[in-house]
Amino acid sequence: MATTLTRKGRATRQRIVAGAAELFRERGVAGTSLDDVCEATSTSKSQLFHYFPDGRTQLLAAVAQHEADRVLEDQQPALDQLTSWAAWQAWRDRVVERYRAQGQSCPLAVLTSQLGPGSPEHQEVVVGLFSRWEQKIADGIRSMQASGQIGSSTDAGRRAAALLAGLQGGVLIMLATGEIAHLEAALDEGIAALRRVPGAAQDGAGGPAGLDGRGGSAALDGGGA
Amino acid sequence: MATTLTRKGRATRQRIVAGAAELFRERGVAGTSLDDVCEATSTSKSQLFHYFPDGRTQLLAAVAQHEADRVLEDQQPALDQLTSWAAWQAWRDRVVERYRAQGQSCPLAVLTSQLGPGSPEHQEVVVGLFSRWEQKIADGIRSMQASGQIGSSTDAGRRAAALLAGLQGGVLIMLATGEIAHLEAALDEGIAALRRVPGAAQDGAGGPAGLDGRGGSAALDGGGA
DNA sequence: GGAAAAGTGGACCGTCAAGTCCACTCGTCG
DNA sequence: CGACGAGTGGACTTGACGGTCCACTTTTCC
Repeated sequence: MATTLTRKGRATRQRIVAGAAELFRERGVAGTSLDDVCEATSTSKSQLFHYFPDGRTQLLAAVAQHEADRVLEDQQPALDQLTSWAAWQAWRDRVVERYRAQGQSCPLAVLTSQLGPGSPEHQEVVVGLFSRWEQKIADGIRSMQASGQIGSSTDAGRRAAALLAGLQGGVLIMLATGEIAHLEAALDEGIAALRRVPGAAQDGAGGPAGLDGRGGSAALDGGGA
Repeated sequence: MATTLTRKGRATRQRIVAGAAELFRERGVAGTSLDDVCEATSTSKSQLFHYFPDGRTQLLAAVAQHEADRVLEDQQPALDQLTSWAAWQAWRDRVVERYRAQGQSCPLAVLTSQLGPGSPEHQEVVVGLFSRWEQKIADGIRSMQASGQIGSSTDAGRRAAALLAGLQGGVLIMLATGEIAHLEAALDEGIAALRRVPGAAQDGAGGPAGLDGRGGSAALDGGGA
C-alpha cells in the first residue's frame, strides 16, 4: 500500500494533493467534489482511492498537512531569524506579500472552520501549525530580549500569542472583505508595541551590543515613537 | 409573499431562522441539511421554501444577518461606552465571556469561510459587521483621546483595525484549538498598547495606576509551550 | 523476458439532500 | 357563514457525490 510506492506512484499522489489543494483554495472545500479533483489532476477515482483508501477524509487531511507545511516554509528564512528590527520588518513584508498574492484563498482558515467539532486529525494539524508558528515568533522576541533590543519586562509567549492572533485575524478579515489593511495594521501595531517595551537598549544604534539584556530592569518608560 | 405575513407567518419564519442558526452553530453549515432544519423547527419543506423561495442560499443569508446582528448586540452596552479604562476592561471581559460560553461555534467565522469567492450577499453582511464593529472601537479610542486618557498622537482607525484583527484572530484560534488564551492575550495586549500611547493625561480611572497597564507582567499564566 | 506487483481507467451503485408539487387546514374578512 | 388566500404537510423527483469494482496497462525485479 502506502509503504511501497514507486516513483510514479509518489508523483501521482503528489499531483493529487497539490491539485486538490488548489481546488480547495479556489472553490472552497465544500464546493469541490472528488470528481472535480480527478478531472483537475487527470486521474481517476480508482487512483484517488488507491492512494487515499479512506476517501475524502484522508485526502482532506493530507491536503491540510501539505498546506500547513507550506505556510511556515513561505515565511522562511525570515521567520527563523527575527534577530533585528530589520528582520522583523522583512518578515512582516513577507507575510503581507504572501497573503496579498494569495488573495481570497488562505486554506488555513478554510480548513479550520470547515471542521466544527470533530475531525481530530485536522484539529491536530492546525494546532500543530499554530503552535510552531507562535513558538518561532516567541523565539524571535526572546532573542531580541537577549540582545537587549527588547526590554526583558514583557512576557514573550504572551506577546507572540497576541501577535499571532492579530495576524490570523488580519488574514480572516482579508478573506472576508478583500482588504489587506487590517493585516498590515495588526502586524505593524504589534511590532511597534514590541519596540515600545521599556528597558530596551537604544533603538537602532545598538548593533551587536553584547548580551546584557536584563541588567537594569529600571522600567524607564520607552519614549515616543 | 414576504409582503403579507400574518403574525403566525412571522413567528414561523423566525422559528426557522433561529433554529437553523442553532444547527449551523452546532453542526456547521455543511453538516446541516434542510431536512435537519425542518425537523428541528417542526416545519416542513414547503414552509421553508414558502418563506425562502431561493432555498438554502436565502436561508443562509437570513441566518448570517441574524447572527451578525447578535454579535454587536451581545457586546452592548459596553461597546458603545468605551469612555474609561474600566469600560474597556468591561468590554474585554464581555467579549471573552461571550466566546468562552459559545465554545466551538462562532457562526461568523463559519459563514465567512464557508463562502469563498461568490455570494456577494454574505460578503456584504460580514463586511458590514466588521465595519460597524471597527467603527465603534475607533469611536471609543477617539473619545478616550478627547478626554485626554489616550494620547492624540496615534491613529485611532488603525489602532481599531489592529485590535479588531487581534480579536478575530483570537476567536479563530479558539475555534481551532479550543484555547481562549490567544483571544485574551490579543485583547489585553491591544488595550495595554493603547495605555502606553504617549501624551495621555495621567491614568486616574480608578484602577491601579501604572504606565505599563497590565502589559505583560502580572499573573498572566505562562505563554508558549 | 516474463510474472507479480503497482498503477490506471472508467463504468457503476447507493445514498442523500435540494427543490417541486399538490392536497389539505386554518384564519380572516366580506 | 363561506370563500379566498395564507399557512402547512409530506410524498416525490432529480441529480450529484462519495465510494466500489473489475478489467486493463505499466513498472519492477528476478
